Amino acid sequence: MARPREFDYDDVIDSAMDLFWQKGFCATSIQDLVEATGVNRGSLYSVFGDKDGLFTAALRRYVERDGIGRIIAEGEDGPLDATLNGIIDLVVDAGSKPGGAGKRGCFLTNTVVELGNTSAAPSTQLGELLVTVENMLTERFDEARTRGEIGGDRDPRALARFVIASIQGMRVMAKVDPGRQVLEDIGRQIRTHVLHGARA
Amino acid sequence: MARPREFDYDDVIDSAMDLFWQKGFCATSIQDLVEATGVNRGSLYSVFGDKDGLFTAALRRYVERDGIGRIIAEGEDGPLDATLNGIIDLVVDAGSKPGGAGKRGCFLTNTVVELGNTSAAPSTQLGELLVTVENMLTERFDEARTRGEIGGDRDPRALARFVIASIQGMRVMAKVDPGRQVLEDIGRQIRTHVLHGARA
DNA sequence: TAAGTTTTGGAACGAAAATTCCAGAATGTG
DNA sequence: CACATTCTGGAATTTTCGTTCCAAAACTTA
Repeated sequence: MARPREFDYDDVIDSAMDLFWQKGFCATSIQDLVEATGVNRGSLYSVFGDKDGLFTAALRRYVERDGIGRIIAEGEDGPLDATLNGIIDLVVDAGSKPGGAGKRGCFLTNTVVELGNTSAAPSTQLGELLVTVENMLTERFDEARTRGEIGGDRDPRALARFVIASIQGMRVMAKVDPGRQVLEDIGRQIRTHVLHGARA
Repeated sequence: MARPREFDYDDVIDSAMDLFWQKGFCATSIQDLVEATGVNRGSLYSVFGDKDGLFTAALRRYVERDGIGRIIAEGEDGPLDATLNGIIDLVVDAGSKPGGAGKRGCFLTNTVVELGNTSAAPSTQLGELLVTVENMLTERFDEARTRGEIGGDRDPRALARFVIASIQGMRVMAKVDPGRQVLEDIGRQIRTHVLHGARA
């Protein structure tokens, strides 16, 4: 009944997500988005309303598809050290790549740091997501404790909170390209504390 | 021999630091800085060169005065656990305050996330600043090791890197306002690993 | 007081920002 | 084929950005 769109809605969001993820909200201009998506200004505005609308769409896409919870869920029903190594190695590898793909960090973390205390933040969303991840990790640690993989006197929830924070810290550090050795040092300390640490 | 300045150099940097800390580099305009510092455009430019210069000065001021580096420096020749507690308590307290003061996070962390993977001028010194803190902490851990406060088989530099990353993670977490208990859990794990952890 | 030097305030500039607008192109339906 | 409707491309608009420039002001020294 009318002229059809010449672009794919999901492709546009994916491209926008990549850009916002890499550059942040403020540093990404509409012109950048026009060039990256190949879609004209007018079309972008008619579909997404404004820059905020496109950004929130991209952020939502990230939460659904590329969130950190995925990584943890993949290691279910395996030994704890394998899961832990998987998580840490992933962050180390991503942060060690010189190209810059790993230096994007976590899109959600980046967003909260950039917009958390300025605009109407999606920080409530982030809080919920982090709690979800925390619960998943807590469950894994609890199981590992009953299986004797970690000491019976450890605190699963505190350990989960610790790992989440430390991983976030690693992803922040990775942004300044500190070299693989630095990330490996950090990862080794995290791993050691979780698997062979003292009661806390 | 000439007209004297009507503003105090240090006051200007302090005001600029507060603004940049709260809003970030990109979201802070020269106009904002003019209004916050009470100093005219021309004077700002003649003294600091450009926006990057003022930002760099503010960041350096933060690292010297308000970052964990100050606590590390102050704790010199004291017991390690006191220094460690000082660092952790600072982050827990700041992150637990319900107002906006705690949600500023760490100026250095914010800057790393915002500018870490860009080619912006201030990003070049981020690595150096982090390495400076790392070196200070490494030295403290090394002394603590010779004094028997931590095991002789611990790796001072790896521990320093670990603490820095974990603290960064805590400060990111604090932006989501997760509650004091979460931050205390994380801090306790960090302290336990450093003081009573296994070799790594 | 006069000369010399630096700061000050604010206008002015060019670039880039976000957003709006519209004439023409492209499609489905009658 | 023509009408209605939607999309497209890009020019146009309006702010706002970072930065520059300069005449007037203010102070020190001689």
